Amino acid sequence: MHEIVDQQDWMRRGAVRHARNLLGKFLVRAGSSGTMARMITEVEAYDGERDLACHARAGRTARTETMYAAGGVWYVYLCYGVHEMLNLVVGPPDWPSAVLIRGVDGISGPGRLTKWLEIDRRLNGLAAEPASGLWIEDRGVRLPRSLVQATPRIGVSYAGPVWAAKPWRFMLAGSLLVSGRGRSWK
DNA sequence: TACTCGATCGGA
DNA sequence: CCGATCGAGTAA
Repeated sequence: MHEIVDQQDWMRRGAVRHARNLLGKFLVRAGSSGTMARMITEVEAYDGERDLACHARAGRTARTETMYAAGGVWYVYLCYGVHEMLNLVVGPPDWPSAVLIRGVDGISGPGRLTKWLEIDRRLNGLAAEPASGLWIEDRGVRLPRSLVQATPRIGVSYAGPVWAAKPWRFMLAGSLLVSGRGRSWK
């Protein structure tokens, strides 16, 4: 119980598989007001330059450089000039892929969760380990497959019909708290 | 250097 | 539905 997920694990396997597996894990934040841990309830996978919804679709740039790192570091960027978005980089080096943390127990929405957990771009590129103040723990929750629901990702219509339709958003089925404005995803 | 447009959210 | 708010990416 309460095992910190090892960086070796983040380097193996792809973003879609990691996204599913992150459901039920705990996001742990050691911040100015103590340590808080919440179960991850909603995520999205972004996988490689071929994925037209992924920031790395245009290749290596100053911003996407973090995504090319070996799995196990945080990728945090500013969205709409307002919201900090938290991603965990996964997979081997030079394959830009990450999992966007969209929701945790009691907090729905990627912008809200970073606000309440005091997460910003200062964490960009830092390891998902206690030393950085933000890490992932496996606390033994095992979710039945039937509880995991897959849908298309939110807000990525710019990616075109094929990539926007990929069912790479994973969430706990029946969860009352769902981000994306409750809209039917398009 | 001048644009455009977001992996969102809260309020009208 | 709309505005906030700013930096990355692109074109020039």
